[in-house]
Formats: sequence, structure tokens, C-alpha cells
Amino acid sequence: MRKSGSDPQRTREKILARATAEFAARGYSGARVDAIARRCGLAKNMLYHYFGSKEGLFIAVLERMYETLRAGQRDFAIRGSDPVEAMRQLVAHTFAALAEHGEAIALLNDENLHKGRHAKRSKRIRALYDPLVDTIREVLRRGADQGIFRRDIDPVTLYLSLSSLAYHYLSNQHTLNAAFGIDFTAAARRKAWLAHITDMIISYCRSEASAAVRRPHAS
Amino acid sequence: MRKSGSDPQRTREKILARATAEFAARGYSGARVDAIARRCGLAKNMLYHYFGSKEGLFIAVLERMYETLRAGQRDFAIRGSDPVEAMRQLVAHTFAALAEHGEAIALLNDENLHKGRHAKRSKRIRALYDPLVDTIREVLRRGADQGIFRRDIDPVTLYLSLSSLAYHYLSNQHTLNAAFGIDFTAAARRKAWLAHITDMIISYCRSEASAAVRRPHAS
DNA sequence: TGGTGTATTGACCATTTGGTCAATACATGG
DNA sequence: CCATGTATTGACCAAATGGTCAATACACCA
Repeated sequence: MRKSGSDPQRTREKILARATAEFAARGYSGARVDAIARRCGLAKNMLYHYFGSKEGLFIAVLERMYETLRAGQRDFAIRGSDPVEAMRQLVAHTFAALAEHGEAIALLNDENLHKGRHAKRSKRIRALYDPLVDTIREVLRRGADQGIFRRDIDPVTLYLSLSSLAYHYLSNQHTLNAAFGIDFTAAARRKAWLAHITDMIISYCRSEASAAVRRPHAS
Repeated sequence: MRKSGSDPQRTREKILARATAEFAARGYSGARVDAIARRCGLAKNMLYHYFGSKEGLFIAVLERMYETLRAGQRDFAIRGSDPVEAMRQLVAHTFAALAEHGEAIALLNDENLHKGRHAKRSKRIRALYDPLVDTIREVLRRGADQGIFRRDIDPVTLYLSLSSLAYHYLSNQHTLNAAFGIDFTAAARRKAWLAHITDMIISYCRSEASAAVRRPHAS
């Protein structure tokens, strides 16, 4: 069914990988189908053969990206360990996964530019984040039971907080550099930032749910 | 020097405004020069007449955007008021400025996709953030002097923290919606998020600089 | 009043871009 | 061993795209 040295599976994967690089580097609109084909050393037709269209290829890239990102967060070993340590690991894993997968950030930003057109269609994404939320809820509960975390923390809100702190630093590196003249790429600075956001998250979990802090003037 | 009903200044502004909308909606690569011209009701040549090239127009849009964003943060009245209130206002102003200027977020993300190519050339951006950092430093100092803030907080780190919390929520609305099935656009939810991040930032400023929290295992 | 320079336009262009067609090579099942 | 279906390719296409040219209209200064 196939030509001599050909390996369809491998070809597909190669296209997916190179396409991810191209889409991440230039965005959906900036990415060129011809460029991807060239990167693959294949005739452009192969992309259409396997993925139908540029958009089809982009969707495949997106779904693969979500799976990769999920894999990075999945094995975050929190079972048994104490809540503070679990929280620390959650932050570290989230930051590491994003730092390792710059393409994911670029693709997510592109998706948001287009109002999440593709992401909203995919049911898989939702199923992917639910277990994460459950885990966080569990950690928070244990922390509260032990009397070291406040009891009024919503797991989604907490995850949003920590992913904001992890994501923004990596996503906006270059404009932040332009604004503050600091090289946020440097390993030492990244490490310091991770330490800081860990501090912040845990500090928040431990803080008193003081009404004076949360709304001094009412709202 | 000019045609009958023409007003070059106004024309320029109109182009800038419509171009901002187009670039923000589709990104630099996705934006079409013809589309901008059509939005303006002008011959495409006008864009080249005033801005030289698509990139020249984009740079003009970017610089205008930075100025607009700065204007939104400038009048954040912190003089005299107590540090906690000042911090609260800083967070509120930052969030409001970003919420009001969705185009700014889109443009910044696009810049980051291209590694801040244009932003890094502009000297004005840097000059724009320095006074903000100074103000924050001052607020932190007053808070520390009054014994209500910890003393080891770096102003840039603090600004990065709060802008992460404000920016990410707005920037990633759509993919977050896909992931959690929550409508983050809703006014009530936005208000709640602002309250939350304010809480978090102030809670952090007030927290003890406990070594046990920051690095329990050493690093 | 007539010349000069700017605002503005319609027509045009080379190149790029996403996408298609028809053909070829070949492994496998009947 | 031949028919079938898939992997793969070179050639090609219409449309879109960033950009340019030459011309026109008009306000202002000499």
C-alpha cells in the first residue's frame, strides 16, 4: 500500500512536529503551508493528504499541544505528601511545563486572538482540566483540615492565580524586557521567579480570610 | 496645500484607530492592508502616504497603544493615602486599563510572538515604566515603615505579580473558558476576580517573610 | 495669477499563498 | 501476478497581498 522506504505514521508525526514549530513561531496567519512542507522535506500535498487544509493541520497541532501540556502536569505526585509540599509541586510543575513548551504558549495566545474558535469546539480540553481541579480541591481540603490553609479558597480561582503567575512571566518575556530592561530569560531569574510565585501562592493559602483585607470599603 | 474637505490630522488619526482595530483583531500577519483602507473609506495609498509600509503603520499603532495604556495608569492617585489603599488602587487601575483596552493585550501578545522586535527598539517604552516602578517602591517603603508590609519586596517583582494576575485573566479568557466552562466575561465574575487578586497582592505584602514558607527544603 | 507642494485616487504589478490535478511508485490481498 | 488502494510528487492555478505609478485636485505663497 505504500512506497518503498515510507512510513506514514512517522510522516504524519513529522508534519505535526514541524507544523507546531511553524505555527508557534509565526502564528496561524503568519505560518506558511509551503514553509511547513519545506521544513518537512515533503511535497506540500502531503499536508493536505493527511490534514485536509491549513486549518485542519492547525487543529491537529492544537490538540496535540493540549495533550502534551496535560502530560506535563499529570504526573504531579501529590498523594500522601503534605498540602504545602503538594502546592509547591503544583506550582513548580505548571511553571516547568510552560517553560519547556514555549510553543504551547504561542499557540494558546493565537487561539485567544481568535476568541478560542477551535478550543471551544473540542470537548477533550474540558475533560483534561477537570481532574486537575479535583486534585487541587483535595489538596486545599487537606490543608484546611490541618488548619494551615484558609477554608474559603476556590480551586479554580487558585489554579487561575498560579497559572497567571507562571504563564505571564513566560509569555510576555520580551515586552517585559522592553519595559524594565531586565533579561527574564536568565536561568537564575527564572528560578527566582518560581520561588517568588511559590511563596505568593502558599502565602495566600495560609493567609487569614480577613474581611478587612478583602473588602475594606465594601463593594 | 490640501484638498477641499480634507483634514490630514484627522485622516491620520482615523487610519491609526482603524489599523489598531484590525491589527488587534487579526494580529500583524492576519491584518490586511486593504481591509484597513476599506475600514477607513480611503484608498490604500493613504496608508503608505502616512506610514510608509505595513510595518511602519504597525509600529505607529504600537507606540500609540503604549501611550494609551500609560495614560490609564498615570492618574493613579496614591499620594497621601495609606499604603494598603494605594496598593488596592494600583491593582484596580491596572486591571481596568487592561480590561478597557483589549486591543493592547492583543498587540502585546503579537509583539511577544515576534520576540518584541519593535518594542525593544523603542526607547520610550522604558521611560514609561520607570516612574511606575518608582511609585511602587515608594508605596512599599511607606508600608514597611508603618510596619504593615514586609520589607523584602522588590517593586518590579510586585508589579510583575499584579500585572500577571490582571493580564492573564483577560488575555486568556477564551481558552480558559474552554478549559473550565466558565464565562469569564461576565461583569460579576470580573469584579470577583479583581477582588481576589487585590486580596492576594495585599495579603502578600502583609505576609511575614518567613523562610519556612519561601524555601522549606532549601534550593 | 500662476507655481508649488500636499492630499488623495484609480489602475496596475510581481509575488506569494492556500489549494488542486493528474500521474507515479509500490506493497499487499485475492 | 494482477488489481487495488495508499503514499508521494511536480506542475499548475486563481485569488489575495503588499506595494507602486502617474495623475488629479486644491490650498497657499510669491
